[in-house]
Amino acid sequence: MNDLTCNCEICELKDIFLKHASTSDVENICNIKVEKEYKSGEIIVNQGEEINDFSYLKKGLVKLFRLGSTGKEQIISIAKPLDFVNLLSIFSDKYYNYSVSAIADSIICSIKLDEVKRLILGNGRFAFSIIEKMSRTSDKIIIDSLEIKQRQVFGRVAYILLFFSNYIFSGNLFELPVTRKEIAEITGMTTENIIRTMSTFRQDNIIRINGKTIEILDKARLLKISEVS
Amino acid sequence: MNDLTCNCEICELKDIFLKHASTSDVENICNIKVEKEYKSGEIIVNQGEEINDFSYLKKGLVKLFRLGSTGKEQIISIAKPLDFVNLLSIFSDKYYNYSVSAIADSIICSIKLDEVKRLILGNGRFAFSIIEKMSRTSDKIIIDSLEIKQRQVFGRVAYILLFFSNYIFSGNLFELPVTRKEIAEITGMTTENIIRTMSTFRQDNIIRINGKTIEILDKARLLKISEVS
DNA sequence: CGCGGCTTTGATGTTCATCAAGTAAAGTGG
DNA sequence: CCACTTTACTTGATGAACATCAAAGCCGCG
Repeated sequence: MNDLTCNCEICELKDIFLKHASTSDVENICNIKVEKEYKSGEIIVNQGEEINDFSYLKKGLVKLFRLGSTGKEQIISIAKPLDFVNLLSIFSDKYYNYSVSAIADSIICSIKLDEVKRLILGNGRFAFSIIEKMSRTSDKIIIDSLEIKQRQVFGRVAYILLFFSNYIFSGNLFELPVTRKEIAEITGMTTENIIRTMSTFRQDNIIRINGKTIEILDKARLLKISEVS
Repeated sequence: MNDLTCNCEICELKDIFLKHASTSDVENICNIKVEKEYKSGEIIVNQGEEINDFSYLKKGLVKLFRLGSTGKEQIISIAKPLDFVNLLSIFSDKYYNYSVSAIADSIICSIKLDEVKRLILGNGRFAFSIIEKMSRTSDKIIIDSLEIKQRQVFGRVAYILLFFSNYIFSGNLFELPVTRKEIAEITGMTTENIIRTMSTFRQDNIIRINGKTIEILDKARLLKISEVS
């Protein structure tokens, strides 16, 4: 993990995060923000740690995951650039009830939570843009979770492959940023069943598999499977 | 569904919802708010409808549920008094992607969303209290959903019974406000398996069942079951 | 170059959904 | 208010879906 320096004026996060901040606020934030680089695999946040920062993902991919009360590890969501990295709890809890780790080399921009709170209190337009963003983030997590829950193994794997293809990579050929075990932790299945299901898709010429490289050959059929099973 | 009149000054919602509103704002809101009474079973919001209101549950119980893309009906959450009834989507979506219905006689206080937005824009402290509340709500939904997902049937039923006992009713003797079928829709199981599991709990003297009346006899054991299976 | 984690396939057993069939309860209309 | 209809509840039998166990090849990393 390395610290970086950057200029907020030319940062693409500014358009989202600071759209409604005043010029002086932007300048102030630029001075106090901390930008860090994480290698794939590095832990960014540990479940149980105190929440002090508000963090955006500038580059890379991260996974949010947690150790449930029965001892199983579950992946809550995969975040891509311009998503905010800590979930909602930052404004209601004192400690993280999930962990975050990089699943690709990533850059994260953090601002002290107190500063963000100060901004919210003093600037309604800024507050509203945070609400909108939070709203979209948690909505997506809830809906995705429900959609996965109502499917069986074939439908679940199809749904996840479409998620990576459509939401994360916007393309039919991509490198899976997660292991088969991690897909199992997203979908609530076993690793073996993920592999078996993907093998079936390959045999049916729906996808091509080469290690972590996946190519979706028949998206229509994958969509159909995701809808009926 | 009946319209009611009430005085915001003495309303318990005021402490949460209007804690940081100015006196003139409170007066203004009191004039434009609409309070409605719903009988158990009545639909409050229909999936697909346009989102126009911000609503709090003043009295009763409601369920949030949705028709997933595979055609299965799923219950997202059960809300109790002082919870807010619409989810976060109200600030990011134009249409509801879930329905809400009363599962007990309920009173709901609604304010035009535009008015709430106006308040947020003009009052950072109010905005922050909304963020806190939203944060808690969606966090609870996400965590509950994950906790249920990682359990097997026995653990799921135990978890739900504890949810009603601890979170909704704060007591060991209560009337289930939902059918067995609805418990199935919360937990992602079949109705038959809910009944079978509850029957087993009864045979093991963990709970007493009389129709919809449930008494938890051995909470320690129920908790244990919820943690290990 | 060898160790540990990831991937893969097969065989087996458990868990759970489905189907069926009957009872009880709750609403509905005359 | 009672016959009627519908919905909720319950139990058992069966089969399908899925997890678990086992074993082996692969790959990356120290």
